[in-house]
Amino acid sequence: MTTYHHGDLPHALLDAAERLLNEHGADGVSVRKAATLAGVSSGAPYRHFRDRDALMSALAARGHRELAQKMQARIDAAGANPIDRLRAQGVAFVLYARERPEMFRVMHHAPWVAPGASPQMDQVMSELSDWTDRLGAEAQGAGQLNASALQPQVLACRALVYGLARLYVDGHTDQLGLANSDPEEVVEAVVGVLGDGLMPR
Amino acid sequence: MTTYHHGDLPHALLDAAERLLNEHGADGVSVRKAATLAGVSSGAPYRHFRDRDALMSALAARGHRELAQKMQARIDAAGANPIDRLRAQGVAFVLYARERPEMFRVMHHAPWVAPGASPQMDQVMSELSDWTDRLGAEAQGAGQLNASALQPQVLACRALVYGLARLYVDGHTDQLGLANSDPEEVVEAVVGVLGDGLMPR
DNA sequence: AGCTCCATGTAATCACTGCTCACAACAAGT
DNA sequence: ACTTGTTGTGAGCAGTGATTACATGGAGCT
Repeated sequence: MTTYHHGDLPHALLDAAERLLNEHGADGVSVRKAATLAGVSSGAPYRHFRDRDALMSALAARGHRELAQKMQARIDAAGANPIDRLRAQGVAFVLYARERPEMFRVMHHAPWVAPGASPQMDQVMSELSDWTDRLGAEAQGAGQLNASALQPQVLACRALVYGLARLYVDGHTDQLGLANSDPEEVVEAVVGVLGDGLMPR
Repeated sequence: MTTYHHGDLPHALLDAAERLLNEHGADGVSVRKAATLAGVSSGAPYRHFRDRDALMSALAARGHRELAQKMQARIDAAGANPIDRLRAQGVAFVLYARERPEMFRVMHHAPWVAPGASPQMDQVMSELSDWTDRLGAEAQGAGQLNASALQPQVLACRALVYGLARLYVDGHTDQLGLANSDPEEVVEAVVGVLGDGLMPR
């Protein structure tokens, strides 16, 4: 009694694609398999997604929403101190990379994140842009950061957190000896290094 | 007058693959195209590479050798100060990522770097392991780093440099406003933040 | 109601890919 | 000269992204 028309095929396709992603990696996500999983013929997805890249891009948009929610939750639980809140965001970011490495990769693969890759991605990116602006203003307004030459410091924060996340995602954990350590502690320690500096004072 | 047997097909295939990589990205590297470029039939590559992953892995091994050479050159030019030498290594790393983003991606894609992915990769990784050990001992022996709790500091260095490189490779340069800035200066500034710490002293 | 319109799904099809296999060509050792 | 083992060939299989002509049926108009 399944209707000829599906009802919400885009949503179903994204569900299928996400499942394939988690089970077989990004290369394991094919338009055909997603269509089959959604119970639909091989050509149907192209009514809703221009090509495979657009599907992957919409999937990445989903991931970015999920990540933003998790970061927001952890920020809210971190109290009022802006530094604590920033650190909480970093921890949430790295933890997400560890929990969902395949999704993380998709979320940062240029062709799927670039403006215009998919309407979903464009919308999410505009949402997130507002969100980060708000967070940035909050941290800067608190005046706990060295105001002079803020640029390199912001960049260093981003690079450190992003780099740690990618070290996990790209499988550099073994050679760094952090395979079995608690990621939360690792992030805290590493961010602490950023705060205090590398050299003895 | 071309002989039936090629002479050094593995080398020719890697040349072709590298060219395809730089021109069309990792997804544009196909065994067939590489074979065609090398002037050989579609099945020939499989005499030398178990599958496409093995070819990509050998390509990644090439990249790692090239990167190590560039880093060594820049380290040598940096003088005797261990901190300067470490910073030079970081700069070279990020510069390489900017110059050859596609190769950089291949070089850090887990399935192509994992032990056993290809004999070439295994050999390069053992070479590099010795190399980094030597560098590490040199820096530590100089005693310019805070010896207590060295682990998080080493990790922070790696994460910062790797993260900065990937920010470039993954196309995050626009939203960070470092599209037009000189990467060398950026790296120096960011690494400086790591040295001095985030908070005013 | 009956009708048309058109977004949505179908099935066939094309070009391309990774990979395998039976076979051919050659180089080297006996 | 004969054999042996490595290397390259060409056909072919299954799976992929993508397009096309066609089928379906829901929404809205008269």
